[in-house]
Amino acid sequence: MSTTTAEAGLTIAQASAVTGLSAHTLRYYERDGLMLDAVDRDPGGRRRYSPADISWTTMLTRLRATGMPVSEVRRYAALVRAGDGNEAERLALLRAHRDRVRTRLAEEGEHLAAIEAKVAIYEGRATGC
Amino acid sequence: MSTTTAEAGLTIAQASAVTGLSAHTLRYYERDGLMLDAVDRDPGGRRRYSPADISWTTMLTRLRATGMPVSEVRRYAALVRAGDGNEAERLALLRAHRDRVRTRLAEEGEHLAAIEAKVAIYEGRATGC
DNA sequence: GCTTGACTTCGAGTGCACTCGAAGGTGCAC
DNA sequence: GTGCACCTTCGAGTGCACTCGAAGTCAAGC
Repeated sequence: MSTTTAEAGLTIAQASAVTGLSAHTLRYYERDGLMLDAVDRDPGGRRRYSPADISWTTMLTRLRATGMPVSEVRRYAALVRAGDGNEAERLALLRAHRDRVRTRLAEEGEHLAAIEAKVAIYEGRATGC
Repeated sequence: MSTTTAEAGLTIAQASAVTGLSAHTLRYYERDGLMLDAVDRDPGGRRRYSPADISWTTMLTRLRATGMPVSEVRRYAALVRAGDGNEAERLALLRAHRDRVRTRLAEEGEHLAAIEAKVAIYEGRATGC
């Protein structure tokens, strides 16, 4: 855990702490093509996460946390990796996901309201439905 | 599909249509103790879903759709089945679930906002972060 | 009375996303 | 120079929630 020399990037343990993903999961994501590129290695072959890696991982986590399947994240990563020229495709992918998330959150909000009503009943402050 | 006689309850196909759950899933839920009681059967041994079954299934669906594990729904169903005297326990269970859902929806809302910002960038209307 | 189609039970199979274990390498602390 | 924590790869295992297939039953229609 030396923070000597001029910052060569985070170890997998540090990246794990920052992203909230387990080291196993970070390796799994890289292996499965979810990272933009292979993460840099130090002279000993160990992963060093650059700020760019971390910020991509943050976005990746947001996509996963909102229910985007790993396979679709992989597709999105491939588009970004391919570079300029496919922005329309990326946009379409993100818009479709956004719409799905919006819909689901709205539905879950309704379910939550029904559950809160149930809680209110059990609390004795039945609000006449 | 006879709607003759004075309504003996819905067939599994009708219950499936109403609840949005597959017939397979409805049977699975019953088998796994997620229903309050075994669903009534007609003289031929086929399931007949009563209004009470349907309304419980609706609640069950809300709990599942908001991420409550099957095992916890089973526990909740067991409490309701046991009858009066455990309202405090039911309330605690529902409150805990409600809190988890609220937290998750808030987080997902943040993720959604970040995704929307990304979409905005791709749409060319970059809003300065 | 025979076909048709939806139903029954049971147990096994599937898909997803991790999660873990084994076997071995590396480098700092003492 | 040896112990130790932490890393590496690889492939296999896990947990969850369905989902399906097989083999058989039943009621209605022709």
